[in-house]
Amino acid sequence: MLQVPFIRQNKALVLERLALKNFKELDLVEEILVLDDKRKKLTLEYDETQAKINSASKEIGKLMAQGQKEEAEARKSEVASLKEKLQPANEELIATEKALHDVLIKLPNLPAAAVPPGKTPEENVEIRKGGQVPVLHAGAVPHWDLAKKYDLIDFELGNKITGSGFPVYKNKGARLQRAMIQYFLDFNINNGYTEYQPPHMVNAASAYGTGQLPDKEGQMYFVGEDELYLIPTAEVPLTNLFRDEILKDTDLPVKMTGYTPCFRREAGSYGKDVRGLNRLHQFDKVELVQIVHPDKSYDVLEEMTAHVEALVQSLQLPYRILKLCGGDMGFGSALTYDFEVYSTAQQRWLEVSSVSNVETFQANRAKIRFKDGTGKAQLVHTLNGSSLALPRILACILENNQAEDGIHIPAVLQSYFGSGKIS
RNA sequence: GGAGAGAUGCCUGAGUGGCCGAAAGGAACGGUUUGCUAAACCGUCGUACGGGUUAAACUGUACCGAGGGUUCGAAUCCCUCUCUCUCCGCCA
Repeated sequence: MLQVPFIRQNKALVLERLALKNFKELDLVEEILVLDDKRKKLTLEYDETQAKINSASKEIGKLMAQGQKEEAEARKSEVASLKEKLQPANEELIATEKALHDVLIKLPNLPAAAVPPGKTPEENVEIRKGGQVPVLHAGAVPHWDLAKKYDLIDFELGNKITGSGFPVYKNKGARLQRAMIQYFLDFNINNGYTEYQPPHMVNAASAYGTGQLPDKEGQMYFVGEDELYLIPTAEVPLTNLFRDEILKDTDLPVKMTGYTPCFRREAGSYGKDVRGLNRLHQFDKVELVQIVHPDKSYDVLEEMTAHVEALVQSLQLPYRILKLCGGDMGFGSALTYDFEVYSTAQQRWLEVSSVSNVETFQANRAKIRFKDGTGKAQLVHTLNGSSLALPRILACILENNQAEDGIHIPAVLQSYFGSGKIS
C-alpha cells in the first residue's frame, strides 16, 4: 500500500509509474487525494468539537465540586447539543476513512525506475545466464517418466488420497527432496540468514499484511472452521513475524530463511503447465526474507540475487535471470528478478525463484517500522526470494542429469543424499 | 472440551469515575563525575492522525487486549468477543 503523503507530493511520478505497471484505473489517484482532503477536513471538525466537549466536561467537574449545580447543569446541556453534532460527523469520518482505504489497497506498488516497460512475459529482460544445456542421450524422457522409471514420485497415488497437484514422493525421490531442503537451508545459514520454522497457516491479519488479502483470496486454501489460511509461501509468516513492530536501526538488516510447504489453489491452470511437477497445489520451498533500511534495499536486492545465483550455479543447472517488465510483475513488487532453469527434456524454462524488493508496500500494510537516530519511526523495506522452489529444481535435475546408467546427483547434494546416482 | 484467574507503556508493576498518556522501579539512550570498569547523580525515554511552522517550538484528538454501552466525564462501571495463564480431561 502506498502512502498518501507520498502520492500527494509525487503525483506525476505515481501516474507515470502506475502506467508502466500496466495499471488502468489511473483515476483512483485523484480520488485518493480528494478523499484524503475530505478526511482531513472532517478530522479537524470532529477534533474541535470533541475538544469543546472535553473542556466543558472538566469544568463541570469543578463546578460540581464547588457546589454550583445550576451552572453545571447548563454546561451539561451544552455538551448534549455538541454531542448531537458529533455523532453524524463521526460516522461520516469513519465512512470516508474506509472509502480512502478501499481505494488505496487497489493500487499496486510502484515499479522502480529500473523496471523495463512491457506487458507480457516475452518483454522481460534477460540480464544474465549461466550453466550449460546438456546433450541428452537418445532415450531421454521428461521427469514424469523418470519418476516412474526409478520409482521416485507417484502422481496417481496423490490423486487418490488428495487430488491432482499433490504428488507423493517416495524412495530416492523423497530423499533427494529432503537433501535439497537441507542443503538449501545450510547454504542460506552460511550466508548469514537465521533459520525459522514458522506456522504453515496464518490468520487474516497476516495474509493482509503481506498483500494476499483481499486481492488474492482465491489463491489461498482457507480453513473456514478456524478462519486460517494455508500459506502460499513462507514469505507470509516470516514477514509477519515483525508485523506491528518498531525495530531499532541497529536491528537491521533482519535476514531470515525458512523451509515450508506452500499451498496454492492455482485455479484455472491447465495443460502442459501442470504436467508432472511443473505446477502443484502443494510444493516445498526454502524462502529468504530480509527486512532492511530503506537506503539499502536495492543493494540488498542485488545481494540476494547474487546469493540465489550462486546456489543455482552450485547445482550446475542451466539458468537465466530475468528482470521482469512492468506488466509481468507482482502486485506488491517494485523490482523483481526471476530465475529460470532449463528443463532439457521438456525444452522449456521453468521459474524456480523470484526475488523482489517490495520497498514499503508490505511494511505499510503490516506496520513494520524502525527508529533511526532522530527517534522518528519510519517504514522499513522488505524483500523476499526463493532459494529455491523444489519441484522444478527436482524436475530439472532428473531431466538434465539423466544418462544411460541412471541419474547423476549434483556434487553439492551427494553428501546430503547419501550417494552420487539414482539407478 | 470443563473450571478458575488475568490482559496497563520496551519489561516488572501501581492505578476502581475527573488532578491519568498514565505512579514507581528496571532496561535503553544522552550527559556530569571518574586513572579504567563499576557506582552515583542529572536529563531523555509511546504511537497514529490533524492544526501550526521554511523547519522547529507549540497545540488538538484518539489509543491502558478488541468492539459496543452507561455517564457531563471511563484505564477505572456494564455487555460481547479474542487471547494468555493455572488446574482437570483428551492427545502427537
